Amino acid sequence: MHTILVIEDERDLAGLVAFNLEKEGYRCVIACDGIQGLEMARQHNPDLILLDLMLPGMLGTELCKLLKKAENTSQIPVIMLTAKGEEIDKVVGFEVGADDYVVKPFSTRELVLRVKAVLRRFAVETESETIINIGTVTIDTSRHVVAVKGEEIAFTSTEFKLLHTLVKRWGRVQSRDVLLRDVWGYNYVGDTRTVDTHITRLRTKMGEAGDMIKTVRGFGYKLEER
Amino acid sequence: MHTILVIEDERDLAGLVAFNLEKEGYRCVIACDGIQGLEMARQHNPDLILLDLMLPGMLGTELCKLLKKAENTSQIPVIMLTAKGEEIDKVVGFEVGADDYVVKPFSTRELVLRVKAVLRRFAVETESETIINIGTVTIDTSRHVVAVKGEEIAFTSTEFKLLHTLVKRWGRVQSRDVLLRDVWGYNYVGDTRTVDTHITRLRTKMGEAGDMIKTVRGFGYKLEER
DNA sequence: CCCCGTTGTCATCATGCTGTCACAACAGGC
DNA sequence: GCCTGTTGTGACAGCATGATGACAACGGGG
Repeated sequence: MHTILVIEDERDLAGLVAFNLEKEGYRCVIACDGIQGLEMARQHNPDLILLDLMLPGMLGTELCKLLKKAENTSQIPVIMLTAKGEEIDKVVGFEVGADDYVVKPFSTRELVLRVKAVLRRFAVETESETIINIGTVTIDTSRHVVAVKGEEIAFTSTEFKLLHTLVKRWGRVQSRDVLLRDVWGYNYVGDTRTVDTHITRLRTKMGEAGDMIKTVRGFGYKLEER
Repeated sequence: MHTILVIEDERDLAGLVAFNLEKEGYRCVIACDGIQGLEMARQHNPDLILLDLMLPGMLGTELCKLLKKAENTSQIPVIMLTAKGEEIDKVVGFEVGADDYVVKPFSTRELVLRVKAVLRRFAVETESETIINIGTVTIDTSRHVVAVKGEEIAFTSTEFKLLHTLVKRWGRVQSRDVLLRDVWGYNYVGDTRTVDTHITRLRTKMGEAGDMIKTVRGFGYKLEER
């Protein structure tokens, strides 16, 4: 049973949404403004958040950024409810960090399908634990911490995302294009060689465990257990 | 080799898109209006369709619905090209049925990445197998690893692609021309004898399993189970 | 407003992959 | 057995690719 937090100031709409989601077997919690939303996100630890872009008191985008920044809420997927014409690009992009969006007015059918899709996507990504162990390397996505041989290592956010992507798919080769897309985002325009530099930084910081990152010439990189 | 149908009335844009996709190794077919597009989709059976939302004569959305309804085109993924502000929600939603969209103006990088992502998504659904076993030889494309009798062997990128092509079509003779096209790319200009050299390298590295690669005098090479 | 950590880009260097060639080996037809 | 066209193979030079360090732009925090 998944819990969904609905942050939406129009009570009628919030109620309608909750009603339909509950009909599909989800548990729903409703918050009517940003502050309350943030609090409930922390308290209830929902599996997904439906967030209205226009909220009294706090912009939905700001709230989303906050959620994605805070340690204990950052891994919760967020679906934005936007009115037509609002800057959708930014919302789903890296700037705000929402995982999907639905444009108002939406059919309940569409909303439910989106919710299912996002939950499925996240189930795959977070399958197994939030702590992954490959050889001497341990990565804890929820605490945002990496350790090699028990020794904690400080990574920057880009480095962490890159390493996380490699760890999630360890053994499998990831091309530079794939890494750019999954770490830097779809809209990233720039040199694919940027990946090289960051791989170097990872290797350096990881010390002797650095050679677990293998270069596959002509294809990309992969992480291998030793 | 994937074939992509580009349905776009602005010939300049269509040409540019095709140019960039072909640079990435895709084959492109261009249609300049809806009717032609529908016909070419049926004829060429492309692996993916890039469809402009605004077309003279027939709306892109209508065309997309038609494609998704017809039996022999319904399984072809469609990426919509939309101008900002057009109703993206409907397009990718369930009403129209497109599989993804790109907002104009787009960078070629983004387009190519979207195309790759969609094709990969569809490929996963259709083939699934990344590990192939022929006799004592195992090839794992996702991990980019080849093993003979359980022993891992390091192959260079060209060698790997060549072996993969042979393994994929084991038992069937592949002419040098076909191998050149599928491994080196269809626009490769050079000596067909290059293939010979690489076959030799494969045989050497594979050890006693090397004689699974048979020379078919006057035709080409094939891989045989022993 | 300044400082410092982060990040993308670039130039340079090292590496080893790759295509070509020359010649040897070979198969098959006569 | 000889001849011819085809294939095998080792050597090698050129070059594509990746590693790396320097650096400037940027941005957040104090």
